Formats: sequence, structure tokens, C-alpha cells
Amino acid sequence: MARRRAGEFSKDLVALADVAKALGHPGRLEILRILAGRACNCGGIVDRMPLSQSTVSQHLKELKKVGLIRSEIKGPRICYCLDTAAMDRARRDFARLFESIACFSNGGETSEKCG
Amino acid sequence: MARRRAGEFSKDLVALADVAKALGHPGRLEILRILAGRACNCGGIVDRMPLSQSTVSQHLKELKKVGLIRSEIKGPRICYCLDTAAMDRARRDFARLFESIACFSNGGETSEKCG
DNA sequence: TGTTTTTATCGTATATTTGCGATCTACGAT
DNA sequence: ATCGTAGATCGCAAATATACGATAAAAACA
Repeated sequence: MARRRAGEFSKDLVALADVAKALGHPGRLEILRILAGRACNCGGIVDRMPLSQSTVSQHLKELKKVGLIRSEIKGPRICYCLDTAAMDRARRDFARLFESIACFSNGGETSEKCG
Repeated sequence: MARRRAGEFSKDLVALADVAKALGHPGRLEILRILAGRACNCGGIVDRMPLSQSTVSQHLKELKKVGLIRSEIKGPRICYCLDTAAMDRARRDFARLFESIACFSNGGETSEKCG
């Protein structure tokens, strides 16, 4: 992004966009799916993904940045798991977004006639 | 993105990630909010946003690409509106994503003990 | 026909993302 | 102390994204 100006959009909007951006990569969605089944260390995730260790590590960092996952040192390895509270918050935020945006009462066509 | 390899992730996953990515910018979320209230032409959106006409036009193109909005030529101007069917699909897809990922039955802590 | 309005697109600049190999760090085991 | 494993981080390259001004294109209108 170039020439970013501060305070152009509301804090909430930016926060939601950040979470959406974190979800905006199939690899990161896949990681969340993997962690949903079971907390897992980095290596375990790498084994199930078509990406290198360093790349997976970067995606994990990204997901951590927005708080969707957490890590915990477990002896020689680091265990990653979902932050269920954050996930629940995200779920509600998205639901609210779509609620606030859409008036899904009409037949499914344009929201109203243009003009 | 560098060195993209084809078919690494499932089609559905990629499609959902694409929608998430489209939602991953506060400007685009704002545009959706504006269009939720009322179908609007490009100029009308520009007037309510801290971005230039050309930038807004690009964001509109992005949202069109994933199908969340549609456009309709209306005389000298082009009217943009939500594609309510697509929005509804997206809403359900996100709801399903969070359902499939989270087991929100425990106290809100880690999904299960790590390791 | 020429002018105005509206929007898309081009060209450009800059920032960010994605990806990988290589390396560094931390830790447990020998 | 040394080695091996696990993971983060660095350095690099390439692709995308973001933003804007300028310009082009289409349509209404004088």
C-alpha cells in the first residue's frame, strides 16, 4: 500500500479488514483447519502443507499477529493452537458485518433499483 | 506472490480466500457499507470516501471480480449495487468456515491442551 | 459538432505479500 | 562440549496491491 494516510477509516473497520486479510490466503485457511482438528507444532503443519517450513512459519506469524492463533513452548518444539475466544469474536464480527450490509429480504436480485 | 504453483489447495478454499481478500481492505468494506444503504454511482461513492476517483474505481473493480457487487449502465453514469445473492453466499460460506474450524464448547481457552 | 460529465484505464511510484533457501537460536540428548 | 531437531529470522526475488494524476472513452446535452 502506498501513501497511507492515518485515520482515514474507523478503527473497527480497519480491525475487521485486518482479520479478513489474514483469512485471505488459502494456506492460512488450511492452517486454521489443521489446528481446528488438533493443536499442532510447526513441523506437523508443514508435513500437511505444500509449503516450505519458512513459509509456513511466516503464515503462522501472520495469524498470530491478528490473534487468531497462539503458541506455547513445549519442550524443544512450539505448539500452535487456535485462540478460540478470538475465533469466536471473528465469527461474530463477520456475522455482524454481513447483517449490517445486507438486506436479504428481496428476491435475490439487486438491493433496489439503481439510480 | 512468487512462484505460485497450481492446484495446491482446494478450489473451495481458494475461492473463499479470494472473497476474504476482497474484504481485507477497509476501503472496500466501506464501499460495501455505502452500497448497502443505497445503490450508487462511482462519483457518489468517491464523495463519501477519502480516496481518489481512480483508486475507488479500482476497488470497485476488485469487488466486481469476486462478484460481491454488480454494475449497470444508467445513462451517463454507472450504477453500482450489491449482488445480494453473492453476499448471502459469502455470509453462509464464512459462517460455515467458522463452524468447521471451531469447537466453541470449552471455556474459551485453548481448544485442547497442546502436544 | 463540440462540450461537459462520468468512469475506466494507463503510467508510475511505492509498499506489501509470498515464497524459498540459508542461517541463527534454543533446547534436549549424548 | 557437541550434535541433532525444531522453529524463527534474514536475505533475496518476484508478484501483487495500493494510490494517484493524467488521459481516454462513452454518453448526455447544448
